[in-house]
Amino acid sequence: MELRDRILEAAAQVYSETGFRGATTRRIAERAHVNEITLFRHFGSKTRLLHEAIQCASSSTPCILPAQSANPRAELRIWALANHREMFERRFLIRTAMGEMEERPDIFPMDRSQAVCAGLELKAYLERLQTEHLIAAEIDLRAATTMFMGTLFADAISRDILPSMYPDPPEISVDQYLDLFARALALKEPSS
Amino acid sequence: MELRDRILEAAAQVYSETGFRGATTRRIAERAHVNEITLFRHFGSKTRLLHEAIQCASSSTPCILPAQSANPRAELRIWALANHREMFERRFLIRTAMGEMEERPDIFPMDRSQAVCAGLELKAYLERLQTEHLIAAEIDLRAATTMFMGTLFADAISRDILPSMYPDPPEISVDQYLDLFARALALKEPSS
DNA sequence: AATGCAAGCAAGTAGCCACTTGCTTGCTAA
DNA sequence: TTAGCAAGCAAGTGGCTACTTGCTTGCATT
Repeated sequence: MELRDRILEAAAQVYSETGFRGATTRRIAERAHVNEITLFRHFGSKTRLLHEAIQCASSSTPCILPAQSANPRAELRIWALANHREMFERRFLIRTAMGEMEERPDIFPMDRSQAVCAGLELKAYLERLQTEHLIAAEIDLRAATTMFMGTLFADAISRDILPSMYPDPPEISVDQYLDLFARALALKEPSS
Repeated sequence: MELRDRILEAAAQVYSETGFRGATTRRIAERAHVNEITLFRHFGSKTRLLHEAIQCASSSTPCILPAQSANPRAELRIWALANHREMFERRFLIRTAMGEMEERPDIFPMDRSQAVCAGLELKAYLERLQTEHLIAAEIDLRAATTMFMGTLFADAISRDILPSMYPDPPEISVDQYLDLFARALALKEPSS
């Protein structure tokens, strides 16, 4: 089904740009090069179409941190870059959905969002490192996780809006964040 | 002029809740307990009204870090809490305005926003500490500033949406962030 | 060749939108 | 007492909205 996917993609795009109210069926149909009526025949209503489109557009295959950590710093770097990239690519959708969270809390499943799942995974990974004494025992890993995820999240959704605050490309910024993060955690490399 | 301020406040509220398109003149008038026509007589058009309302609602008196730092940790704590509080109280406006940044970039002056100004001030403060050798010389203060502001910002605009990620009250969370931040900077207290 | 289905087109419905006009009410200052 | 002004009220305008109906076109299968 090529047409159905084209509609869903167009709907997600238009929603990301203009929000629920701005995403008129006419605009979506134009973007998908499809007759407006086709939308209703396929999805019944604008609400159902947008729900499905957003669900599709926000689903992703998470980047997984390894269970056995050989090189924490390098592993964290790959993971952080992948997660930053995911969020950055979806920044329009994330910003719009967050702005409409009060009015339409159900349209974007925030509880199982990229950021939350990634945060849980990072925390589990850091806890493993802590039991291996590669991270100082007195560190509060929940706060550390929240801090690092918050840094990545803020970067991903703000860097195109505030270029003066984010002059470096993501690869360099993420490296800098990791430098500071490793210092905060007193992160050691495994001695194996 | 009590009436004018009442209209501006109502407009900012309705905008924060429903965005530009959702902030209809009828809803604003109802919220302000004012006839719809009064809006047009005072502000000419919906666009001009919302512009002025958002400008008013986003203006604030910044909390200033001292030029002479006696107790950096305590000073940073007060400053971070004040800034977090400012952003948290405006979270609805910030989220809505960010979501509409693509469509209406001029409605919210992001360049001179709370977060950006605060970031510049924090950086200047940290640079002073670095020249006094209270912060390790090899630290990249721009990255550190971006990281800390990103943490505060993400906390302020996400904590009501993701309660599972932010179980502690702001006072405790900010303390934890500062613990980690001080470790990352290798922050020393002045010896005097 | 006949059938059925997916999609397009034209037209229309009821409702909300920003904004306007004409007129009335009530307060305040000369 | 009068003049002027700020605000309310009633009604309406043209435009956009989601969504519907009736009909036609074109392609694929039988």
